[in-house]
Amino acid sequence: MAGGAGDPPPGPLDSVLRPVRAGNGFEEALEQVLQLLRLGLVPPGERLPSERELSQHLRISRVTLREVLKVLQDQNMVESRRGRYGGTFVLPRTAAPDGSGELRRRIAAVDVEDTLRFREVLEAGAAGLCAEGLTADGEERLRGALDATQGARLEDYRRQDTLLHLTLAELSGSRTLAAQYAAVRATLNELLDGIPLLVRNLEHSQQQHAAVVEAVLDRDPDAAREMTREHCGGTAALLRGFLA
Amino acid sequence: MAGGAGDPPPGPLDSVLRPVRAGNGFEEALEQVLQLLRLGLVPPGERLPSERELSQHLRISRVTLREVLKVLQDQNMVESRRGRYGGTFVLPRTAAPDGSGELRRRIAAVDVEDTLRFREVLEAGAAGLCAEGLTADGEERLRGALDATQGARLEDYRRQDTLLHLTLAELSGSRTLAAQYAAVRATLNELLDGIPLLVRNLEHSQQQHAAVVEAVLDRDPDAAREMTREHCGGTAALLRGFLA
DNA sequence: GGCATAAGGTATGACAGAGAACCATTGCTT
DNA sequence: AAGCAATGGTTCTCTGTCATACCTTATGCC
Repeated sequence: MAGGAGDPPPGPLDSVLRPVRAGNGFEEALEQVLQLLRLGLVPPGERLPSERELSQHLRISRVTLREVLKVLQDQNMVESRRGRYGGTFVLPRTAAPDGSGELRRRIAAVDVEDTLRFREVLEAGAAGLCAEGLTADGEERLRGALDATQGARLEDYRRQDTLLHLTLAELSGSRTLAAQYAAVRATLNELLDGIPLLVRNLEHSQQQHAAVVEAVLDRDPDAAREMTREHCGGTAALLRGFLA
Repeated sequence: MAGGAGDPPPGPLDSVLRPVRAGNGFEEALEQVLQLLRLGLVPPGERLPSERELSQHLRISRVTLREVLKVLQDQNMVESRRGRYGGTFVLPRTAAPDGSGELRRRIAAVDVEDTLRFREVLEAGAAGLCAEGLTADGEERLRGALDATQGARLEDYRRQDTLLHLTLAELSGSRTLAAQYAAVRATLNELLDGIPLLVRNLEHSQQQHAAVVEAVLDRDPDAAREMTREHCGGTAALLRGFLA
């Protein structure tokens, strides 16, 4: 009878036995460069790191990286200029980026519920950790990021918002957490691009941002987590409403 | 003046620009199969999925997978038997697995603080999510997993403990969360293997397990998160003490 | 004007890994 | 006893990726 565990447990195994490399290998690189753009870490008009730098960071050959950039050029998302002080520059978002349908299909494949839940967990956890052990340097960065969102114009709001949350994730003291948050946030931004940006929600968001940062600065982990969960809940409700 | 953002922000970029493929590619596969063993998803004496199945799940060629298994055979961690009803079988842990030093060096490379923090965040988040939306089926699985830890003998405790937590992660409703937890838990188990298993801690652990499960079954997310954080804190303190 | 420099653009050879086919061994079934 | 089926063991070829070197273009500096 083999202890009643004859058949391999179907559930838990799948958590581990996920594909080692999601796709062509070059697709993974594409994913990461797309994150760079979606997170707004390199804003429109700015230059990406040089091909040689990028390929080193991503640990792929320059040839493969160029394949990736080629795709983005074809999508009119970046532009390459030669010569000294040239480089690969981020173009402003075109009105209809769903032209090719290539990136459109990706969204459909996203498990929205998974994304929203995972995001809330990471974000609340990060806020809690920040509130527990924030350095003086961290305080300053946090305040700076919050101020930037307060002063942001409408078209730059998403970007500043992202940067604020990314800052919190980094200050959590867990590199893994920060990296995972970056990934999930990129997905989230992609989803958010599909729904309107309402000024009312934006103002509400801003109040919540202030409350979260205040709780962190007060070194109150419970409040920080609670505020963050509320904040995430708002976004989640909005998205569920529009995508349902 | 370029908006004062002339130099690429050094912090946030690193969250995204991490290497696309960590190592030889076959190393990633080795990592995952090791997870299978460290998590106790396939207990000693049991059979791993066949080479053909495993390679498909991991999306690597069978040849590469066999390289991985070869390493594990050399480490006396698994044993292969040919013929029908043959396969690759997990061997009981040998007393001194640190003989080669190969796996020993990996531990030194682990960022313990990162692991502990990330673990707490995921675990508390998972417990909270479970408490919010648990199905009848989930209740049953959870109770089953808890019972298994209660009745476990000392040498099987780590395994049952892992399975309980893994069950919670899966019931969170976020596949990504479950996968990430599996990864971090494998690292944690590796660390835990380096310190003694104290009966006193074990009993304490059991009480906390019961409390967490009770909170989840009561649909009390706050209590579930709080209990879980306490539970994780205990392990963390223990590890920090022994490894400091 | 000419040169140095930093960036993108191109070409080539070596190798790791994928995929498929086939062999060898074992135990159950007939 | 014979055959079948499922598994590990082996070998082959072919594609994708890497590493490297070199070419081309644009800008600043002398």
